[in-house]
Amino acid sequence: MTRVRVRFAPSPTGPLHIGGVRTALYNYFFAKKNNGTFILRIEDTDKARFVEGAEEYIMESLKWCGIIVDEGINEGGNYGPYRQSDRKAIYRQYADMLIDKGDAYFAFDTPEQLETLRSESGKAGNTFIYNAAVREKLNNSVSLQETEWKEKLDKGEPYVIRYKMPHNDDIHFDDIIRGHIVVNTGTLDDKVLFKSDGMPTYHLANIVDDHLMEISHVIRGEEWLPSLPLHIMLYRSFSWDLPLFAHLPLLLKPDGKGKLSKRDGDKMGFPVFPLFWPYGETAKGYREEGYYPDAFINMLALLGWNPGTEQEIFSMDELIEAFSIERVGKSGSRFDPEKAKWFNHQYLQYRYNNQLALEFREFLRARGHHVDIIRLETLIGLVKERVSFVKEIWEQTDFFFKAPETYDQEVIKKRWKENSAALLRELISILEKIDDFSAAKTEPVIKTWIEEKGYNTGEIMNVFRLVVVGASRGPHIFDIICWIGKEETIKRIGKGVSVIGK
RNA sequence: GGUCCAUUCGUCUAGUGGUUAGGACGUCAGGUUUUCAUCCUGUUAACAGGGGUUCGAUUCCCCUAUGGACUACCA
Repeated sequence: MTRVRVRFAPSPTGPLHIGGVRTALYNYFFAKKNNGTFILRIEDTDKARFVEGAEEYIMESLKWCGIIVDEGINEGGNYGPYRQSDRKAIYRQYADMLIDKGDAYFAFDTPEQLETLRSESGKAGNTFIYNAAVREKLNNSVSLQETEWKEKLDKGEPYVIRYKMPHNDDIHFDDIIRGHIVVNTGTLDDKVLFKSDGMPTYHLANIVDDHLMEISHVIRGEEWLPSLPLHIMLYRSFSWDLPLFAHLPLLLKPDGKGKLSKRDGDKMGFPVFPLFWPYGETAKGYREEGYYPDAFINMLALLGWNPGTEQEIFSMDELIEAFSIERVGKSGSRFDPEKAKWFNHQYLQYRYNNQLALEFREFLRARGHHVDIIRLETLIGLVKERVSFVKEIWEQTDFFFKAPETYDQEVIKKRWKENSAALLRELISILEKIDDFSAAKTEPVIKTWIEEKGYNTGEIMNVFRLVVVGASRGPHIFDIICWIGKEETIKRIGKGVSVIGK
């Protein structure tokens, strides 16, 4: 087998969609699995759609995901430059080669003329196709006399270079995921290869670069499948060896129809991009929402691919080891934000408490709380399993940091009895006598007291929790009072009695 | 409209010419937790439809339906 060289070739037209991240991921898995090279090539041949910051966003996204680029703009390599706008000088000669060979031609039709043609065909119920059937009637170097079109060229009249698609050829080709496909060239059009602004289109630049960069496998999104016949024709015209192709199915909306879009995320409250996008119309990112990169890529990797086993949690190395492109599914995968959360929950459970304490301390700092790291570690241990994100720890522990200001009315109605205030006052006097406030100490003392007095456990424990927490939630009550301490506990009981007891 | 592609529980999917069609997320129920959540156990639920081929099709073929992509001097 030849050397495996794959590329991820995004366009810097905005933030990188998670579908794009998945394409990058599969390319990366494939490269690493086969001791190959992963190349990042920026396809910025369309000046009009270029967006400032997008290129950096792409690189930062890959980095966050743990995808290591072997060759690229920052990494260098022997096949550069890796940005197509920096390769501008390369493409023209290949377009000329095609013209010399008779496989491409100059076309002088203006965009306005083509637009008119298209709308006229549309009105007649047809679709205008620039191909062998109409080529000779249009304004190009096929229909015009040589002296005529050369004169236009000399005068500097704007032109594009189009591929001369044969009018009736069956093109057979294979896709690793789709299998064998046959397309007749009669249904294809004379695609523009070289634009009037001096830049190549995707089709030309892509084929030339893949060849020059010795790409062995083209792994890209399904949206490229329809243009694969053209690409095959191009390889043939150049007499170049074909790489192998694999077209990945798309990511679909969680509900309804169609492919996943930013709107779905906005509507349903989940991110569609790996990182926060700060320019123009801003977009949420998985990183900022609190997802761990390894959970994120694990989730993404299993959307449209699976190893055939029942294992679901994979490290990057395990994914690389298990990956095979043949096991990528044929149909689009609907994105499920719930499952994404589940993955993060799993990864958070695997994390060490001291690590989580560090992460949570950053969160608290931003809110003005400064807590000892050891105490935080204890706190994490109490609530870890109930959360999926570090930021959720706060929702589970706010009452550790501040006494309740309100008390859940439902709980009061259900649990607060005539004698509750008296019982809690008695509880205060018991607690005051305990110096060691560990749960191991307070719990038996209080339980013994309840037992000896013949009280109802539920009646006491529920209101105890109510005055300490303010609601019917949270970890073991004795763990809570241990953490907040004797003084604070007694204070809260006293306050609760006076507020609720009226 | 045309071209190409796809179709197993609500979702991600495994799987085979003869299986009780398996797992995960979700849902629901029970248990644990004297709270809530977690957790555990169980439940739920699928081969798009119609024709073939075959002793037998979810599996192979055809048609239909549905969905998707593409149909630019965008990628």
